[in-house]
Amino acid sequence: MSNIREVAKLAGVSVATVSRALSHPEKVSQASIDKVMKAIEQTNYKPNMLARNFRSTRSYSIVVLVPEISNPFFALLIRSIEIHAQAKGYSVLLGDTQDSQEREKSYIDLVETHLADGIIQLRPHTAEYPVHANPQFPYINLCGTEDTPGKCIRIDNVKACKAMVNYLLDLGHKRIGLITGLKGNPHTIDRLRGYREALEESGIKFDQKYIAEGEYTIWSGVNAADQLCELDELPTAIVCMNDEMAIGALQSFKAHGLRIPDDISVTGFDNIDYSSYCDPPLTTIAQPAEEMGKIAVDSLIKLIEGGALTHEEHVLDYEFITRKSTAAPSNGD
Amino acid sequence: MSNIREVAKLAGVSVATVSRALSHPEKVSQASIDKVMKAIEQTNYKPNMLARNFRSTRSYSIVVLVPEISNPFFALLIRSIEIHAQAKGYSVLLGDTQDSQEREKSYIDLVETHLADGIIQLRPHTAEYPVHANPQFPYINLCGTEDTPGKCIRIDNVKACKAMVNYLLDLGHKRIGLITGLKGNPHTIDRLRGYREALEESGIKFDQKYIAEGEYTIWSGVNAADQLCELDELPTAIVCMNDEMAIGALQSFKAHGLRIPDDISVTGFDNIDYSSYCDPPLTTIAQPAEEMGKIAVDSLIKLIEGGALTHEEHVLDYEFITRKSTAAPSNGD
DNA sequence: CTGAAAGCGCTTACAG
DNA sequence: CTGAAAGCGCTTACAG
Repeated sequence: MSNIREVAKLAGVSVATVSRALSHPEKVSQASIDKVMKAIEQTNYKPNMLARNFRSTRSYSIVVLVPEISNPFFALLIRSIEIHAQAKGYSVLLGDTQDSQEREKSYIDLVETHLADGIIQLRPHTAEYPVHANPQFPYINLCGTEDTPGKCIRIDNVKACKAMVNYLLDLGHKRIGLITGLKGNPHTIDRLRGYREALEESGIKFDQKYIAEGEYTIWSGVNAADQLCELDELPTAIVCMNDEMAIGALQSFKAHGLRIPDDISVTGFDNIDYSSYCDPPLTTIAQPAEEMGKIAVDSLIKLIEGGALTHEEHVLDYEFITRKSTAAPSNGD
Repeated sequence: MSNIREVAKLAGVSVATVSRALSHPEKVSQASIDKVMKAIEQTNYKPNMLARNFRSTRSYSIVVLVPEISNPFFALLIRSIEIHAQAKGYSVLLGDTQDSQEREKSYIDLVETHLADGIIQLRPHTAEYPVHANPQFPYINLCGTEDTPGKCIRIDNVKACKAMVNYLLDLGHKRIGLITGLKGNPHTIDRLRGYREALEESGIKFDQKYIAEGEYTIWSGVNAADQLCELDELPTAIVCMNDEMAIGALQSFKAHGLRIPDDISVTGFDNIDYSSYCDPPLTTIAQPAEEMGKIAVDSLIKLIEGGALTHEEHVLDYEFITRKSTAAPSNGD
């Protein structure tokens, strides 16, 4: 493998000129650039980026911390992050934490040992942010909540879930059930608040028996819906805190002989690909994943490069998507 | 930020001893190790891995090239790769190629510029393997075919698809349709071969009109199934080359008023999470994603570290999963 | 087991 | 615009 010295020798210039021709061509004469490029071609030179990064104490890579890469909504975010990071010359290190504090820690270490320049965390996180003890630490939170410390890019989950419940109330539903994610999860907290606020504002009493807890997976949606099916009087609509649980709920209700939306309306959250192909397709809330990923990358790079962020928090618009899983309650309700 | 020299000074040893205490403790006395560890704690020293990697000309990271991270089967593979890579001290750089030759090239560059030590490519690939011009290049192909050059880890797709068709033949089906992936894709080629061989061996003539082309996405499965629905005489069973297309096909057939499996049986491939929750759940083929990821990582690291692989090719067992989307054809067929 | 020293391949003030 | 030179923070033969 040839190095910068060989290129310099062949081109008849100094190594400094070769280095500058590659990294700061505006500081070099065209004649030198030509000589250098020719020599690079002849020697088939590839710069050793490990050396360059070491020298400039920058790894040009960022860590994406994700609790579970198989989650389709997270996959959308990751894709967006990867595209925009690459466009800006950064690589993406995948950090699938599997909800393990220890694994998370090992990825934070990557930044502290200079192997990564910063972190984007996808999961809304209530646990301590070891990361955040140091406000200088380049860290962006995607999908957090109002209370997430540090820079956070998200939609207004309270408002979105409230809009969903209001939509069902407007259709005429009175008994609206809720399948939540795990209690500690900030998405759960925000969306639950939206649910309660909507009911409250239309004078319907919050009833704990209409709430079932899941954990944002399909099978947990099945379980939660099974549980609701044991009520003496079923809700006429069920709001699910994500599409996966809604899909599980569809499955459960159908197994119990219920027709959707005739007997019971079901709603999701996230608008994953599959939500428009299940039976029936889901009424849901779409988060602007592509835009969220882009803003996260731009913000993180700004932090890394020492710039101050103009906005501490980005709250983006969501989109309300109506499909066939919802309808007015049938007569008698 | 403290560096190795400060630690050495505080510990009263040379920098060489500090370096060895961290990287090769077996070469250092316990007394020295203790002094070094104490000094590290006092100075809150974090080694600069960028320097270490540069010095040892190894990045300890590998690239995972994937055509589309949103594909749930690929997500399973990536998760497995990430877990096993991390366990061996390697980071995973995500390379979502979006089917762009140019993006792919830029990830191969990462290896040539020392920012990554090797590549695992998830996509079975027929295009030229620029990577593979050099047999020294640490490269592993996951999910390839018999013809994939280089080290390849996969199941026997011909055999698996043949088994699926034979299963339907055994149920009594005679007109078996096929929804394929894109023509060039090696999975498509292998699975098509399995389909043809099974028909041939039971004396059924291959009929092009029962074949519809998709591209491994849900919507393409909908389209392909819509197309098959225009036949004068429908097949009694449809084999789909992956679960997503099968899910799309379910949707289409139901929209056409067909009952599954009563009117038409549908089968998938891959056993993605959703395949057991759709309506009806899919009969499908499970690939051992966890094991495939592990072998890919182990093999790649062996290549990186200069070892020779004991097997050029790993062909793993698949699992045949029977669910409710298949049944014997109804009377009259 | 330990230390002094060379050097990995670049970048970047500095002086011209 | 260019070159000589110092140096980034480590690792690793080498000699003891």
